[in-house]
Amino acid sequence: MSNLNDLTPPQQQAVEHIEGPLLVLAGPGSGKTRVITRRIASLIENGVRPHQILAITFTNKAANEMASRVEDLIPDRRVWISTFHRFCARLLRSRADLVGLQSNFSILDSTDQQTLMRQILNDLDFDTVQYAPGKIAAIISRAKNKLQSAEEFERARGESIGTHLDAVASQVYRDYQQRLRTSNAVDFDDLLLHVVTILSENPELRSDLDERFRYVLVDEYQDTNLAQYRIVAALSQDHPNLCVTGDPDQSIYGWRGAQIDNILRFESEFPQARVVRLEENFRSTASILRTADCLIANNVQRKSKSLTTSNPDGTPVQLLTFEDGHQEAELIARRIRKAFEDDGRKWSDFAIFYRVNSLSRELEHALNRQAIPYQVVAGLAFYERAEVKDLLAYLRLVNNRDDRAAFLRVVNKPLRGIGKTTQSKLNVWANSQNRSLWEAAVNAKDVPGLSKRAVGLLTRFVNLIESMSMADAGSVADLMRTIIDKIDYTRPWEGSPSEQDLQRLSNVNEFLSAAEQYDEQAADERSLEGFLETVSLATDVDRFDESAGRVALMTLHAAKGLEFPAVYVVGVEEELIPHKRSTRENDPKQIEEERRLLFVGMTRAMEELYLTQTRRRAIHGRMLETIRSPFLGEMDLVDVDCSEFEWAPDHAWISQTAANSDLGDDANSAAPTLDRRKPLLTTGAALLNGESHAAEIPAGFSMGMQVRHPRHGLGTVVELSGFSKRRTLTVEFQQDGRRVTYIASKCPLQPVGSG
DNA sequence: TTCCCGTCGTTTTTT
DNA sequence: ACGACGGGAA
Repeated sequence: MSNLNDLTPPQQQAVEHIEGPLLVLAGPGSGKTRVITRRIASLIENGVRPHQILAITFTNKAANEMASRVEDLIPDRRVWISTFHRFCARLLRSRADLVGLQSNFSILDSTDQQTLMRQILNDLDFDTVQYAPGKIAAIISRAKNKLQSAEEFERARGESIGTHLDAVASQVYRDYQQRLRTSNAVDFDDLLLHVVTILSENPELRSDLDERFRYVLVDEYQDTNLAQYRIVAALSQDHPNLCVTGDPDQSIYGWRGAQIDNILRFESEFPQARVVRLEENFRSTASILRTADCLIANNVQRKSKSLTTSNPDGTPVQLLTFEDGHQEAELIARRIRKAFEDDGRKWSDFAIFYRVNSLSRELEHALNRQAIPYQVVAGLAFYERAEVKDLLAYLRLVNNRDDRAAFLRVVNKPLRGIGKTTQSKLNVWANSQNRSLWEAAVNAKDVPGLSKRAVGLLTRFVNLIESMSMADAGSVADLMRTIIDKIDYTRPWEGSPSEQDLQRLSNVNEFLSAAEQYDEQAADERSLEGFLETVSLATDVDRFDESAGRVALMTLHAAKGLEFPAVYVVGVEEELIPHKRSTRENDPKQIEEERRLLFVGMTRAMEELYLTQTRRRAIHGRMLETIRSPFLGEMDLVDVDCSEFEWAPDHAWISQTAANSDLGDDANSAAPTLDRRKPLLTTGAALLNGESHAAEIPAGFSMGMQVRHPRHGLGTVVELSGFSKRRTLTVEFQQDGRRVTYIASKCPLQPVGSG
């Protein structure tokens, strides 16, 4: 029996609980993950078989972390730890037949989804401007989250007033599901929805699974939607050993169908449930915790709890006021640089959170000017890049011929004369026959109106895909190389000096190395299907690298679950926090979610927390006076007015190096702004590093990253070690496969692209 | 088939 | 300010 002395009494209670439902209400920083992993270990020590345990999280990142911590505690036990979607995907693959799918179904990403919506809207002769595919998709997604089928949605709509948009969505919903079915494809919502259907329509299967997963744990339970609730409940009927953990105060996905009620109602749902409250915070200083607690106390819809900590008071939470967004970004960057130089802070100690992604740009510019390395969580997703999507579409088509989105993406790429006219004829035939586009292509000679030439071209395409799938022998990377080869995909860009083409080649290479990585990791279980699943369920947040040694920039939503010594929450202004959209309908629920969002952001901070606001801010290009956020009045904050700051180079708290950078270019300029001219970047940072290409230095390097050397050309980072000045990296060059090791701060290597 | 230009709509997005 | 989409010209 393991020692529980390092846990607080409530933590021990949660860890030692074995049979029956358990609700763990865990405040921020209360050691929740620790409790969950220790409890899993404790279950196993008490004789529960590992495969009877199912732990569900929302993000891959959380799942991976939990898995590795469980592995540390009790090595080599196979506990199923997975995200909701991945769990459902697995389950669905094994019983796809029950909902009319084949086990090799494709998972559509949101881009594919919208493209499909657009096509349907066009086919139904709806204006895609007035009825934006994204909006229709959102309505349908909301319906699915409420477990409404197309028919049920239609019926529910008939009973209420319903907008025009709803009426269109209802029509589209039907066709959309129809096309998904003929494509042998599902969207993210369907993964959950189909599993709910399977569980409710097949009682024996349900009870088998209930029996098999005798101990179910769900993390971040406050973010579950109706479908997820149903799945969890279905697995916990005969063996209600259901443990859910979460914090109603951190529910920030209501707009996506999450039902905060699921956690609020848990006790009435399971009257025999034991409730454990983890209210002691081990993360933040007392000042930070007190301030956040004051804010959240203004919410009505919550389980009140008292957050405590024995951490020192620390510095008070400050409210920094700036003249505008430009000054805000610039001064935050300088403050971070100063803390790095004077207080021994690491870059990775800092995080900057904002409500909307558009605020990141100004911050990025400022960090660049200060030569501060940073990473933006989100931005253009790797898997959204055109080259990656193209190759992915070929892989998907090889895996599932009926995949409509994949077919359309590659049928004429590279150009092979199968244009719009041919495609639309295939489409008409496929829709009328309820067959897939692939089947239409295979039966091209039966499709009315196709020219002899078109039939020939389609046959060639069909043969091409068939020949690709012959090459599918396990290794995904090998298959991908075959595909690239067969279509001469990279030919047009090879040897081209243009930046864009280099970028394209590097995207292809990065994707290839992702496939190689998968091959290696999945070892003998590797399969095309497995790779595609991994890819389509991957997200940007998963790519956040805590060890990258950079300042982190992300939205407040993405910040959940993370912690940083020093945090800036920018743009705490009316219309931003709370966001305009949430105040419009005057719905207190929506305002409360905004308050929770700010609460989540604030409680990420361990030692220092700064909220910032501006007097004027440019929104969509227009400079507007800001209005004070009502949330600011709910907290005790130390006011610091930074708006008088002048850009004089000798200002007291500008660091020497940063000041130099101003002298370089801007000392004489009349306008009190630092512009984005290239020379400034080079000059300022050059002084910092005594080199002429300083703009290249700030960007950190990461494993697998594509870099370019002025003489050796393109290469891949294959090894990293050491920190800051002693950071070294090894690069394998493409042209000759040679490996060279460099000191990160003194090499002429330039990262290719933004990933 | 492709490319260029004008119009429009701009939250958050675990999967 | 900026990007995405759709229509029209080449």
